[in-house]
Amino acid sequence: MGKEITIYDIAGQLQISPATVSRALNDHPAINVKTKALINAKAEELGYRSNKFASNLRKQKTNTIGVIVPRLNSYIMSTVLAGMEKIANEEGFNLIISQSLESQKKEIANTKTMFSSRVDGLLVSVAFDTDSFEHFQPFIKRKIPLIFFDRILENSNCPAIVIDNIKAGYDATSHLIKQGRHTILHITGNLKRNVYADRLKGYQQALTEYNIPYNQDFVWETDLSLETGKEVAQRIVSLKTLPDALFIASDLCAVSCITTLKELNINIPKDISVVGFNNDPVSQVIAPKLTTIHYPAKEMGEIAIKSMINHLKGNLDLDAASAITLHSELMIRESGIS
Amino acid sequence: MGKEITIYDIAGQLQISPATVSRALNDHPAINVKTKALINAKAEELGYRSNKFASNLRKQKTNTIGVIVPRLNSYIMSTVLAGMEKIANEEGFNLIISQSLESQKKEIANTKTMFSSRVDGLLVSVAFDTDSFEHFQPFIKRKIPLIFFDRILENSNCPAIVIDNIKAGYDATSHLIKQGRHTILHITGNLKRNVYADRLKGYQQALTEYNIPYNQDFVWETDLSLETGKEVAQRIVSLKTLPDALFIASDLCAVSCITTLKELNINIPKDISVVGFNNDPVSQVIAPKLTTIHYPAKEMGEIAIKSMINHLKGNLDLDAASAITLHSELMIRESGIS
DNA sequence: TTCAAAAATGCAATCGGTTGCAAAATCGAA
DNA sequence: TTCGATTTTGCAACCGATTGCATTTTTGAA
Repeated sequence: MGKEITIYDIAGQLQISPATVSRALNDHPAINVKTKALINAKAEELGYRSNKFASNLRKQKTNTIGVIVPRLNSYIMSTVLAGMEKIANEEGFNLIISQSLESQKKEIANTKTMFSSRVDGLLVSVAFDTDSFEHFQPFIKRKIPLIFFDRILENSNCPAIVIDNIKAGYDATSHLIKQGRHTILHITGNLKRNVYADRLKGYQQALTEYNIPYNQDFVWETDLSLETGKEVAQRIVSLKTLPDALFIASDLCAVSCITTLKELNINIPKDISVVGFNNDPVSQVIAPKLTTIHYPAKEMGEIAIKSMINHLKGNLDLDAASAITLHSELMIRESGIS
Repeated sequence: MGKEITIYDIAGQLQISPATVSRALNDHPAINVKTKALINAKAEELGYRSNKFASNLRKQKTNTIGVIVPRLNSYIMSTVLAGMEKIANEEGFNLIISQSLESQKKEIANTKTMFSSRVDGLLVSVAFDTDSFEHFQPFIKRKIPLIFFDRILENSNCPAIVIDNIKAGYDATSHLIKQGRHTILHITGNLKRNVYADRLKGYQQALTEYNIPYNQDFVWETDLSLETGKEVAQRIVSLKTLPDALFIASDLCAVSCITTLKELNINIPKDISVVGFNNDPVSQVIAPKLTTIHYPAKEMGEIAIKSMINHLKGNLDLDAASAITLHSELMIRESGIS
């Protein structure tokens, strides 16, 4: 009943040296093809499985990539992770995934764990409140590749994979303006984070371009949760004058807001047009269907992990690919049309 | 610049043996308190981090738990995983997550990877088409704990964490019946899988209880996707006589179906009542709000991983907890009320 | 047949902790 | 002060694969 087979067992039975067995199993060119066949057959027969710890210990590599995300269970993040896992799996890498739950403190703890787990590389999308780069320094010092995606740390001088948030914000806003809307409320997340700051920039750019004055009171910084969507709706109807459009930086929040507004007898999009963000499946099943920005989440995951793996394999210098910006796209549906 | 510190470095500087250092760092009782303090201080000073491979190699443990799920990016699964990650993280375990993408073939490959990665334990929710236990045998043989959750392999004789799918199916169906509905269409997934087979059983039980004849044509086996929701709606309106209720085993599919039905001028819930499954956030933002079964996904993740960890720590015998059934709950909202 | 070049294989050290057992140091009672 | 009991510490052998270098075997041209 199952004591492990090692290369020594194979070597012993075949009367050859463990070194040859090791090389054969790794398809080393200096080993005779017949010998390789023999060894592989015997390994198969004995049910050999390589001991990764011995191998890692010797090679000082883990074949494991760490991923830290704010949360696992959002449509965007789980889709990004799905993309990452698919490629990593195909390329023979393992993924260790952990979530910061939007807390810098937990992010720091996770970073330490990743570090002492000796991941070969680390992919990070930072928490809402992360404002320090300190906890990533050990990776820099040991030259362990570090790539940010989606929510990045801009002053970090690390490679980053992002979408064109400014353009996305611009597209969303100018679409609303073209529909004849002028008082556009922008509901967004923590403006410390690039994703929200940039969307705001795009929003401002569009206003400027169409000579609409920017009003700071029209930008609401929230946590973009479902509950927030409800509260926003209630707060909107209590305003002296209703806005005629909303640009909300998350579909789920937007949808929750729309639902509540409808309950409060506001007609969407007639009274208030809405544009969301992410192209969450929910955007297609709500009435009216939500105009939104398509977020290429799967592609982002794939590209991020590919960059990492290419770098680890020495195929690609990370600095050369220092900032990859993916294209997002406005999906025009009913909610944004007057 | 960064060559690794080992216990030998610490031992050298302190003029003591590496064995003592190792024991001190692991808080071994035989080591003098003062010595421990000395060693810990020095370790801190030098920026020592333990080499897990050396440790794993010697201890034959990895502190890593493998998880295989059909897909990462569904509401239920990402929530289950979020629960697992949280606990694992707190307990100092790493999670290696991979997805089978509903293919037994990929599931087998992932199982092999997990096996050769030498995970300490494996948590699995099987793919749509998995019909063999073969690929899990290596785990059984080596006595590596294996726990199934949600989608389980019933003849496997392995511990399993599930919800009471039969009761859930019963609750959903009898609720519809109590609303005066009699021709209840059941849209479900692959009936090979316990989750769908059991919900069907519950559906049948409810019919029987209320003396409604069971009609096999009223059970549609699908992939429960968004597209399927649309198709189902179209197929329904083309029926000679409309059903007066739907019990759909996934909220996302249900919501997509409702949306399409509404476009086809069917009134929900007046013409057709609908009950979904999962209590996906989307169920609260659609109009009408979806009556559904709350799925305790986070709890399931937490309990599954806790069982595993307890077992690994020797606190709990797995067989003793051989089948944990979590309670699900009918969430009555608008769509199921006539 | 001979011998240098090329191909294939083996030796032995190494990666960094862990742990059974032996040895040393300390303690305490007589 | 002495000596057995108790605490602490050290020795050295692992865990299993990898790899630089040396050695052996094979190949093929002279």
